Amino acid sequence: MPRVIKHPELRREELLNHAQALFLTHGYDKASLNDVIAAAGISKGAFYHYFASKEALLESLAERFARQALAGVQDVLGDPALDPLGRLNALLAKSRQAKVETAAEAWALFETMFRPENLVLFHRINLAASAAFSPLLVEIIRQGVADGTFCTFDPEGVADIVMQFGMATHDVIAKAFAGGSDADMDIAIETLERRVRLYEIALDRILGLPDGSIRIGEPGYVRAVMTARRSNPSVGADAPPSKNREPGRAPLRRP
Amino acid sequence: MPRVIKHPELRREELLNHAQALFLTHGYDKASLNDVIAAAGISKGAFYHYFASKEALLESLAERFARQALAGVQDVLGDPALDPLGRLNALLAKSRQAKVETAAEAWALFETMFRPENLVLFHRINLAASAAFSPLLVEIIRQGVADGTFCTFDPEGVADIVMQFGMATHDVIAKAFAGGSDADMDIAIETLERRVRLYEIALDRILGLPDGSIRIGEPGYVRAVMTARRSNPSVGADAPPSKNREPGRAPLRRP
DNA sequence: CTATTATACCGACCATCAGTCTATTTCTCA
DNA sequence: TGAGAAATAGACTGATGGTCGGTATAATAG
Repeated sequence: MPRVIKHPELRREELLNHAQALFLTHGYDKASLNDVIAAAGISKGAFYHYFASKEALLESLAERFARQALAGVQDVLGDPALDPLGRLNALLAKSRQAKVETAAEAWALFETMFRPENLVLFHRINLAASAAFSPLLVEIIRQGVADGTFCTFDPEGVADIVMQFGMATHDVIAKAFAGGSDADMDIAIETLERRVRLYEIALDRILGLPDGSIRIGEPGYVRAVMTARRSNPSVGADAPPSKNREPGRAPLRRP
Repeated sequence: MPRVIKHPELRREELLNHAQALFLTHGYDKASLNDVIAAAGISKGAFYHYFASKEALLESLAERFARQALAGVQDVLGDPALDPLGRLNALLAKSRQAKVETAAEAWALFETMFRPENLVLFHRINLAASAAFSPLLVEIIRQGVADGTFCTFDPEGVADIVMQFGMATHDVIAKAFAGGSDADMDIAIETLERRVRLYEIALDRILGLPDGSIRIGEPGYVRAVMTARRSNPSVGADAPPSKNREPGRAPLRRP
């Protein structure tokens, strides 16, 4: 095959992009290394020149996700006009927004990320995101406690709960997706909206605020995003990446 | 090899036991099917006579976990002498206790379950446990809301939060274990105790109860369990299950 | 401009893994 | 006793993640 040499950073970025697409659409386990290198148009040797393992590729991907998410949020912390509650709300809104928009295709993200086979991928991304966001959250909560806005004895713990709430949407949606029908989808959206409202009030109370102080996202936000994407069937209709035989299918044997 | 025929239920149970041990000590992914059947002393054919796939084995294992956990908790719901708060506390205490005692070796559970490679296993067990416990939780919370003890608009959501809190210990411990030293261990225990206190108060507030109403476990419980096990080094010193070469180690090639 | 070295890349090869298949032994019960 | 069903064995398969010796290109030195 023709040997194409590219700038290492570009190659690396390309690899990450193709890996991201494949991992999202088919899951970390099901997308094989061969699929990734085929998509990127390089050899095995080249891949292992850039990443020590498939696992390392996943790790780098998660880090990049976290980095991107963090980048879109930095300004919030620096704004001196905001009080702790304002900062917290701004951070939550941004993070919620970023969660949907980080992937180019919001619908693809929803349809593929929240499937059992993406547990590992999702967990890694959230771990990285958590590591990136937690310090910000803790700082904000600390400020709030200091000036009397919030009331809790464990800012780190509360920050973790906030991250948990963010991650929990995964299981809520995954459970609903298990059904598959449009009706199930509707229920999933309804449940998610309701759950977000609950998380808001739960956070209010955990932080000792009056109900309604925390605002993660406006009502109807999830539905708006998902129904908008729903009508665009451009994603998810692609071919399977590898010749994986389905479990249960027998390969032909010698005659 | 000698052909030993056992009662199917016994065989199945044995398979589950060996699989449980291997999955716990080495992780679902790293423990291969060959390891499992070697430990159980049967052939591939025999294994696939009992389980459709490795995945199905994991599923059965998770179901057994959930069944066992549920069994130790059934009496709580039937006790008419308890009010909703009493029931909730009893359920939480039982579940916390069960979480430690289900596995024969508590220390092994802690040391091995809370490692990255056990994410899948852990998630499956918790999914099954959640499916089993959630209805009970929802029912208790509903009762509490009905008689005015609790105050929330989304019993299912609160039940999910309770389960989340239970699962969250995983990441708390896993993060601390990443360090590895005894000092890290101490910090992990401290953090976990603190986190449990936070969860108690968080639940109080989410349910509209005065602080201190919810009691998941007595202070010092985690430390007591873990330090007791600490002095018994009988676990975890076993040989690797397969001849997995470490990543990075080169196998000898043709000369 | 040539020699040398570092870097990017190739692709055949390997061990291992989950899963399949055929064959054989044992159990069941008519 | 004999036939069919259940249980077990183990060789085999395609795919997978990973390794290795080698090659082509870029960068640098002489």
